[in-house]
Amino acid sequence: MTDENTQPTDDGVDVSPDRNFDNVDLDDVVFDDDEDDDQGLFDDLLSGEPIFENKEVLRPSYTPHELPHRKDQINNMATILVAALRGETPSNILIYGKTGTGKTASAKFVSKELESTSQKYDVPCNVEYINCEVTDTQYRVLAQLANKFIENNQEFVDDRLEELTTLREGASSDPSRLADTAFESTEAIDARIEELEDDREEMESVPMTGWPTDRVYNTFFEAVDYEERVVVIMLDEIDKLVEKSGDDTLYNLSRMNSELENSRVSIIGISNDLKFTDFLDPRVKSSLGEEEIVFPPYDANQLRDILQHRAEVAFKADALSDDVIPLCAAFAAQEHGDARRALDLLRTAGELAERDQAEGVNEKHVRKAQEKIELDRVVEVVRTLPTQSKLVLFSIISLEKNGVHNVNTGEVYNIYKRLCEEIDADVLTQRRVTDLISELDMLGIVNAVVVSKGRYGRTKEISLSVPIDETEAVLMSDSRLGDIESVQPFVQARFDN
DNA sequence: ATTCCACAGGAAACGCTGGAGT
DNA sequence: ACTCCAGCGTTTCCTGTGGAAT
Repeated sequence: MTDENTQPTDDGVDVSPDRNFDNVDLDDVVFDDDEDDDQGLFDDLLSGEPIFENKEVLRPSYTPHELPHRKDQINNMATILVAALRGETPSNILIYGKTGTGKTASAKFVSKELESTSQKYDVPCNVEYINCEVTDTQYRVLAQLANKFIENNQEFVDDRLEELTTLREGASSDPSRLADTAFESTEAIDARIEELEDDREEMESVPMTGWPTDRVYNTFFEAVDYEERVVVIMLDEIDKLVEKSGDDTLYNLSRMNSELENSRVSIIGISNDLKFTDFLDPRVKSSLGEEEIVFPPYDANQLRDILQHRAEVAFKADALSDDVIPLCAAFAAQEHGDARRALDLLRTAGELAERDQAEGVNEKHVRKAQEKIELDRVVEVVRTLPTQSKLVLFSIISLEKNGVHNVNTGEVYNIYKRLCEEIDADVLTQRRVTDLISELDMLGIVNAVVVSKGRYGRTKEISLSVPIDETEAVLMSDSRLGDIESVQPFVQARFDN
């Protein structure tokens, strides 16, 4: 155990008057067969008053029961989908909205309601959700759908078989029971059972790879058409699917209705990109976009409501000081009204407060959380940069570290060239490096402005807009950049010229 | 007013990869 | 197994340009 762990014992003394019995109990258990003065690794963290009541509700994966400020959109969807409960085909729906505007949450909410209502009234209706960012090819989408329905049908058949078997047993001892069934004889039941068993056997699930696409399509088609029902297919991030594998999938799905005999399908597409339909075949476009619902970004007030709702469940009473929620809302509203971001901010602020063993979350924690999230983002972006971009960025950092501010393209390129030779990487042309710098600019890692220096030409003035040491650390952790000895000689050379 | 620096950034073409069609 | 094609990162070649210096 390090000093850091034993040191907070006086902290423990400070806190102890507030401790409730739960904590005391817990401590006793933990220390049961341990020396009393040695604080365990988790004890400090457990000993403080917990701030969270239920952290899960702040995670993006959580679907709330109530979506404030989305009543219109939800009602709209419900009005369209209610057709499914009448056994009719609902219009296809396209949902637009930027990230964190509640599209997915609303759609999932509606579909859950739809499914439960359909069970209540015994109307066969299924909703299948597919995230196209994960399932991003036609094959995978169809395979996933096919397997879902095959599974579904197997259950359906199993149920029927069970019913029939009991009926068969009953009928063999007492034939009069057949009177009010569809069967005239035990033989008829046997025939039906056999038929179903054959069906059951044919329901072979689709492998994740290997089949021709049309075979997968046919399997899916038959699986859907096996029983009478309305099927709603929800395609989240549908723009990703179109981007990666074209509109064939959507075309196939949207024309299915004309060939299905027993069932009906309806598609709900969810998209971040408002103009992704531009790339679609006009036929697909018109059939898919029968109904369009737009989710506008939340404003600061709406975000505040949302946070308030969730905070009540997520945090212990009085764990938040008054300015926390408005501040989170304000920060997130600046970022295009992204509710996910707002919740993230609130959760991170809570976690930071917890780590500090503070009694509650205050404004300071929110600001720290904002910084942390931003840093995490930068670290992630920098870490996943291509090697060449990393080299360019590294050149900029080296210059900046040596006190050169507002670097220009030529200087960066010189350092970059030497770096490439050092680690034996391909040297790109200056033209290309110019573009890489512009990309870094767009990612918000550097700030590049074109300025004219009169006689001394026209160039980009580049300055770093992220914390220098952290960024450098991330770059150095790259296996290829790791073995750069020192940048000093390169930068020094610049002054010699 | 003219010159001229040190690039910006457009256009086209090239080489490579990986998927679709045959 | 084969070709064909599209998309991407890149190179080559190029024209354009704001303003200090002349």
